[in-house]
Amino acid sequence: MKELSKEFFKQDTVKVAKKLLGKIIVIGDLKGRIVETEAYGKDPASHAFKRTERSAIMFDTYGHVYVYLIYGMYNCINFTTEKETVPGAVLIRAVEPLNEIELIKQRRKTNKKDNLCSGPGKLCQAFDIDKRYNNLVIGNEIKIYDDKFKLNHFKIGQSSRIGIKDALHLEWRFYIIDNEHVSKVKINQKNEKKSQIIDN
DNA sequence: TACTGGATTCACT
DNA sequence: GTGAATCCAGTAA
Repeated sequence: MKELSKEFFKQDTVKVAKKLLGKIIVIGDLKGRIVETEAYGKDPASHAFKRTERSAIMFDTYGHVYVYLIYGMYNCINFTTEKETVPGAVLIRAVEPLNEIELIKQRRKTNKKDNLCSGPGKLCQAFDIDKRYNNLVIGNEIKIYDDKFKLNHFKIGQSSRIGIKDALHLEWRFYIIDNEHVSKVKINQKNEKKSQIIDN
């Protein structure tokens, strides 16, 4: 498997989000396939909308790991994108775990395979990701590999797990729906259940 | 210094 | 479908 370099992330955020689908993320001994991503650019729902101490990494870097705590209990992992000076990041929303399943079941306190890493907070729990990974360069503790897209059947894209409320949310989300289809979903700002699949 | 609310998840109805 | 858990970044004063 070919390892992605930091330079891979120095391009359009939406393109990175789509290209990351099917890639393999390796953290320590754990491996997973990225099956859902979301592109965050300069829109008001994004930390990239305004530069703050926390979000500066999205403005100043590409190919870095951005981890933040949400709702006081869950971490979310992003990879920064675009050239320096252009803010952007891709949120990793879901992963298909590929090994250490028993360990992950323990960490997640569930036995259901589809419930192990099917959400940004869940996958951070499963892979033990927290703020100690924030600001690290991709390629060290966290590596991403190209994989010739050999998907097992893994349905994701849970349209019920939608709740951005009334935040203005214009960016794109990408799912692997099944073995063959990769879908680009346009988020409906008011009702995410009505979000539309744009292409395959 | 104090207050507000969130790129979520889970238990419960 | 609804509400609670939980903490800290961002903001206002």
